[in-house]
Amino acid sequence: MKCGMLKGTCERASSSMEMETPDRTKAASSSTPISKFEDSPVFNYINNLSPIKPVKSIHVAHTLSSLSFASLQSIFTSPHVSSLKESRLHRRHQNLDFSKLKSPSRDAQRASANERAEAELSENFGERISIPSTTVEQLGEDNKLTFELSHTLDYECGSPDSRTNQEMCLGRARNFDQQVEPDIGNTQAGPEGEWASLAPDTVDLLIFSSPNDAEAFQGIIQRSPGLETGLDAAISSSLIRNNIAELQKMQLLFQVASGGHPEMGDASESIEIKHTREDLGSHDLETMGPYPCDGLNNEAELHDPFAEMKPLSNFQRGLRRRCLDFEMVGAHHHKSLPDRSNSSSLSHPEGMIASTNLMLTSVNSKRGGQPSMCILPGIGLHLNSLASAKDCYNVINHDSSFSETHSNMSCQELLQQTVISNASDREADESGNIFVEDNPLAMVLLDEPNPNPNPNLNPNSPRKKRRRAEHPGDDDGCKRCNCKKSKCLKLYCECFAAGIYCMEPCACQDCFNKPIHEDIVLATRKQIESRNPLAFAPKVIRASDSVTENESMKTPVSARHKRGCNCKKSSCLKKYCECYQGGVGCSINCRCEGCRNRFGTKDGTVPVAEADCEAEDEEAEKREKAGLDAIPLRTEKLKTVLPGTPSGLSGSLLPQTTVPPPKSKPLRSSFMATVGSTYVLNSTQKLGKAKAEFLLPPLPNLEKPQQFNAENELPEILRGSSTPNVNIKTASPSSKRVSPPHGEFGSSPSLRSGRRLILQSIPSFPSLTPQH
DNA sequence: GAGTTTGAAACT
DNA sequence: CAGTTTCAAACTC
Repeated sequence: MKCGMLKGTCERASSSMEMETPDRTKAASSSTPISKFEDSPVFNYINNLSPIKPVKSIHVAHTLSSLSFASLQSIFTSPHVSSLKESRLHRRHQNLDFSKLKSPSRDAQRASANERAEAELSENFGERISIPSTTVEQLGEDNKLTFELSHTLDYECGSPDSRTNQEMCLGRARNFDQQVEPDIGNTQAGPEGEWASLAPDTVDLLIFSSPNDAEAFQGIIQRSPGLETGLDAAISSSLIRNNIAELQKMQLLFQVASGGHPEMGDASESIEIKHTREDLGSHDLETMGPYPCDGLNNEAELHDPFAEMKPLSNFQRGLRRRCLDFEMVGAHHHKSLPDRSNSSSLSHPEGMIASTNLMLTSVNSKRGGQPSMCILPGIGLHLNSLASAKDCYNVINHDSSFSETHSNMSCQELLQQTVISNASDREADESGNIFVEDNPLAMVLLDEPNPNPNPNLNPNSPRKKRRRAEHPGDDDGCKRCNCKKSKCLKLYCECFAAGIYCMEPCACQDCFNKPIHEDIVLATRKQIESRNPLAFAPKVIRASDSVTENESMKTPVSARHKRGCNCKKSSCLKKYCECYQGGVGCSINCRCEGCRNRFGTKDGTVPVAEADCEAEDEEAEKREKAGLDAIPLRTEKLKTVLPGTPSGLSGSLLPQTTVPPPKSKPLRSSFMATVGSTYVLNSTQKLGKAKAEFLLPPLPNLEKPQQFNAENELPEILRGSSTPNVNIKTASPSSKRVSPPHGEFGSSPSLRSGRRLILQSIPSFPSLTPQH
């Protein structure tokens, strides 16, 4: 088999093949003497024997030279990037870097061939060869390629031809030429047709080349029939669920692949696919291509197969694009799949990962509690983003029955909200890129099989994006930075502080917070973290983000500003106040003056006049009368929610009950006690150091991720308030604090569950710092 | 949209 | 650690 040939040989073969392909196409299309000659059995035999094909056209020779100088990657780059370039699918591959790598060879081909179909065909053809060779020889080195291959496979999955070809190729990958011949005809028909016909070969090759891939892919391929016929979202969704294992495999592969290429992925793919699915109607078929199989192929590719892959690739790619993959950076060092796959065993110093995994675990309960690796990178989101994300929530709801999905949907909602908030502005920036992908959390969301088959629910659709963007008030959480002097490399920059790259919507100047400056960003971030390990920690801990806006206004108590504000003039009544901005009440950590935070003053009182919720205010007043601060009230609510299922994390950490819980409730044993104590202490405690003590989230450089104790898991408010006891202090900001067991929490099972929920719901801040 | 206010972040 | 400066968001007009 040609795959077995030496790398150099393979390259040459690829080049020659590429060169040859156009000619072959021509030959096939025109009955010239040459073509006749080629068609002769002898010629075919020779072709099969020799990896080096005779160069038939001079202009092709140029291509060869150019190709010969091109890097392996450029040569081996996924064919679909180019082939689909003019198709609807082209948007999937937004990876600029990748395309750049390819561009030289591609351009050369075009320059020489001057015929798009030919060039594409040659690329595709070349890739067939290159794929196996790459896999065989560089297996493990260029995982990226593997991932690309997986995509390629996706394309093929839906094609009826793919199966046929697959069968052909399974036994004999050698017959490129034989398969090429038919392809030539298709090529003339159109790029898509050409691609569709070509794809099968690649699939086969992939299967052979990579055992792992083969496994994962085969399942997908086997499903192709269903895809072909089904083509509806329901099927795709079911497929997704059914192929979780395969997806996981893919994920692993991708993880490895993605490790070294921050920019490699285009997050847009999954989204694009989803869009297609939404739009998938008869009209799509019309545009698919001249060949019926093309249409099917495209659909299948776009929908099911990719949908399956989507969660993985999407998430990963999304991370790359939007999120500062600081974890990834660290992860790059260890490419072993097990490390990444096993969240619990992650050697990553950053506790956030662990916490995130937990959260995701709950979210992805359907996956058997197996935390998805994808989750890890998704952490680069500022908690505030989540909090603010709720602003966008309503929009989402309007769009669809999105909210219809289960109780644990709330978590998804949260994620989506976040995604929306972060991405709403940038939808158009890069052709076809969907903002959702940009958001790590969004990725997480995507990663979770969406039970809701309704494509309309897909928040990723362009339509939805548009809608969201149209909602002016909704993008409170979606705002981008406007930095002018900080280069978006300081915490002044909201984007940078949130661990995300600046995007088009940003009005920043001289921005360095972009993927292209990843190194700088990482270095800067690391520097800042070294100075303050919690610099990138969420500023506000919210017990629940899934509440509606109205509710969110009420919330606060359950959440607290971690470090506390320092307001002097705003009375914590304006967004200048971080606490207020975060929708949380001030805490003892605040050094504010004249605090009138409507969400709760640092004294633990809620200004009645300013409180939005009258009922709440009344309750607060009652509580105050009873000797309890207003905060406990909210805490009670929170508590009521806590016992909920893990899925409830989603939503419902926020007090949704309008009825005040019985005051007799031993809340104190749990949150209440904590909170109350906090406020009580508050008067006397203005701690400077207290900050660190109450910092909630798992610290970035968590040394003992597994040591989650109640406090670690609890929102700062709870923890901080749990007891004035300073024992809560963390050993170091970066490490989780080891706090003495709180009998209150420990004694209550319900509380435990609540703790868990809280922990899960609390995104740990993204630690960009690579492993220390 | 420009200018002011504000408080966090950064610096000394 | 405290004071000062820088910065960008929030706010006002």
